[in-house]
Amino acid sequence: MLDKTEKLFKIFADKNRLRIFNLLQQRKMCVCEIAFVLQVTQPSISRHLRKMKESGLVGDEQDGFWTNYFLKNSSGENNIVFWIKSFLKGDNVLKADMNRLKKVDRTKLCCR
Amino acid sequence: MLDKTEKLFKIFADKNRLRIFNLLQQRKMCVCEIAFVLQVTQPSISRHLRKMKESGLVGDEQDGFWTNYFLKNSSGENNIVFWIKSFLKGDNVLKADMNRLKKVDRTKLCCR
DNA sequence: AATCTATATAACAAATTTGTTATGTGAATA
DNA sequence: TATTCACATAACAAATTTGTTATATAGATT
Repeated sequence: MLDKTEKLFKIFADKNRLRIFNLLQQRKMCVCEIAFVLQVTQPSISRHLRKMKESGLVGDEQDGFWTNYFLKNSSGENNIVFWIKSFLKGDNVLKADMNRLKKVDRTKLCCR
Repeated sequence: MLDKTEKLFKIFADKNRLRIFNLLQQRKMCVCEIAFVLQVTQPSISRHLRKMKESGLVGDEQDGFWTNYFLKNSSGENNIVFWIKSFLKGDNVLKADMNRLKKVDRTKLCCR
């Protein structure tokens, strides 16, 4: 439990992962959409997502060209997820992310 | 809030700080007691405690030779503190710490 | 005042983490 | 089947973190 708790906290102990966590609460997203919103390179997002997946926080599914990532309704960690949501409420960086999220069109991103 | 959340999670994203957090729920403790229980050097414990103090999680007070560290009843983070307690419940490392805690006598530790 | 003693801090090495660029891979399309 | 596209992974540098040993400091004690 000590190891598990440490790992779980490490997942959330990173600004960009918190931002990803925040985005995925709105809807499923593919890697390039997240990279666009966060203004970070795609490989960086990929690695964050892999960590989040390994920890059981997110899942992924194929969707044609894209891989959708989504939040999993984990059982034990539900409480903390709820807590984080309330704690992050009102943050300006996250607000800006949400605005950029609205403008995202995955068919027009990436290698185009 | 994003920065603050990241920092708070970093505090708990370390095994030894989780162990210290667990110990301080029992009672105030001085540095050398904690170092003894965790079997880690005193400077290492000192730095962990400084971080925990900077984050507002613990406070300290002078007590003769010793400096007592204690958990502060922080306002906003109360919920997460409660959550962590329940999540760590039953861990074996922490149990062993508790046993060692019982045997600690600060007047017989350190430079003797 | 001189000396202890618990703790803080400095200095350093090892390990971990994060971002980047470059490149591989596998599914979808033409 | 050849190509394209989103994503994964490798390789690397920079930054951060953690533990250690050595040393400084400040409050007690003599």
